[in-house]
Amino acid sequence: MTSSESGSRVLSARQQTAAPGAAAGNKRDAGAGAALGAAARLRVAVPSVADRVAAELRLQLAEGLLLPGARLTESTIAEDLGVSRNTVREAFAELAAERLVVRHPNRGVFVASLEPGDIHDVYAVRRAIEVSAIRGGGSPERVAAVRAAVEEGKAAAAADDEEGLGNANQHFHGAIVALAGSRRLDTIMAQVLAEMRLFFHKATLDAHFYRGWLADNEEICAALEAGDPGRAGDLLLAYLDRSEERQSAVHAE
Amino acid sequence: MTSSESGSRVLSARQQTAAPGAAAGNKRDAGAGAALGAAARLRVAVPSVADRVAAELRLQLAEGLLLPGARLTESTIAEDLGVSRNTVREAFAELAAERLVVRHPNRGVFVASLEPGDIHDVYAVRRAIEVSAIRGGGSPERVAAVRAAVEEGKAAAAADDEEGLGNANQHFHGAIVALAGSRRLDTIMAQVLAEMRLFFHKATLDAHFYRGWLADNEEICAALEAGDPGRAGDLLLAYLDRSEERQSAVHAE
DNA sequence: AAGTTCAGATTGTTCAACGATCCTTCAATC
DNA sequence: GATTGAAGGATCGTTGAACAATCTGAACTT
Repeated sequence: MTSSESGSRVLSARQQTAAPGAAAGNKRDAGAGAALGAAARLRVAVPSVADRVAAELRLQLAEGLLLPGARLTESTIAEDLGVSRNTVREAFAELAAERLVVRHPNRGVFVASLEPGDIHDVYAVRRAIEVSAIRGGGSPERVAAVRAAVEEGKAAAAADDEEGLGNANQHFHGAIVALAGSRRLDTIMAQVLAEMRLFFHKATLDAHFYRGWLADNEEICAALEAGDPGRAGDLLLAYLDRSEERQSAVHAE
Repeated sequence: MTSSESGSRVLSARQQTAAPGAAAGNKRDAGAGAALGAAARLRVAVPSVADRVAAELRLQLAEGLLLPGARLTESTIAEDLGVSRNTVREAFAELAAERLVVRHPNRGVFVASLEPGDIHDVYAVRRAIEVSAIRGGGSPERVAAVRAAVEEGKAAAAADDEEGLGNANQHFHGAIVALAGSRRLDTIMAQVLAEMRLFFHKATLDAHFYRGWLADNEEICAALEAGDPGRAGDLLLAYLDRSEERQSAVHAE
């Protein structure tokens, strides 16, 4: 079946950016070492097929359609998505670099599954990055982004939207890292959050714990707004310690 | 190109940099559908061809044979190394995930080159990770590893070995991050160090600056051994600030 | 000299194939 | 009956070739 019409047309739209008049007169990069702007690269960023495959798999991983330990067969995914095996393979390389899947030579790729030390490991990264970012303070608009995430969480709580609560919490911590204004820290944090989303997807925590998050976030944000990043950092550190303990307990059962 | 002789034996058994992940004693995979043997992970893994290609390129990048901005043509490398284009492509994906090369759609891959904000960005990551790790103290044997790196630097200084000095300094900072005992932090640090090695390879700093490093490292290590990680963290932070300033100045010219 | 067209080169993607490796099944042996 | 060992099948790793899409550079026109 050469996928005349495959049931799941996941890769549908070919997003062709026409880029009308915006083609700026870029200069020649004149050999090696020229700072050919990545800015220009960001404008015409057309995601390759492999990138779209990776994005699709990432989505399925985040939504819990693919559980940890599940096997991903190259040929199956290639057929399902209507792309070639080589392309799927490239997407796998991308996901493996993000630790979302692991490759077993000659056996295949599997959705990453949590090992005993991983919880502490992930929290070690979060402690390092988040606390460092929050202690540096941040511009008013970035603090405002943190505030926005807090309010998003409150709204989700009022609406009893459990998924919205989880998202809001991730936005909150993402906004904290964004305080530092570092692209690299942002991507590291995004990867860690993706890992956590994968691992703890169905680790349904009770509502009581969610309320705890909300109060913590509010207090941290308040300290930040009050111009006391040191205190905000201490609060955040305490929160992360508690959160790790909680997750360890939930996962140890 | 730099390869004068184009023998297909280029892929020799070089140093393999893969982190095998020595986590043992895992119990059962909670809720996973497929049985995922941990024993398979402990098996001696022969690096794939793509991994060897990536390792070879990484080596050439670290040694400065490939300068930032240089273009890497798929077909050329495939021929030089005696592998197929697809394999080279997979190696590129690996290196791109490590930020050592950048892909320009339909134009090719280029050795990553430093942009204005990148220096601050890299140092933001280092500040977060290194300071967090050193503030947590560390087991005696890990502190001993830091000490060993300090002594390695002294020995290189005594021998006027400039390259050895640089290596020792990287070992020193790597050992500091290793204090935290986190696999993820270690790999992040390794990537950052690889980036710096790439960017600042020919930024030959004068001997005076090297001496400054040595004194700093000694002082930081001493504070650590004296059981005062807080002070060690402050010293390290000050050092990183100075180092960033220095690198910015060198690169701004 | 400036703008347009066109051919060449390189990438992106697909396809088909082969050997290598692993898992499973099943028979043979002790 | 349990362990060993040999097919059998499935999947991966890698290759080589092919084609379309895109970019580059130079010739050509105005």
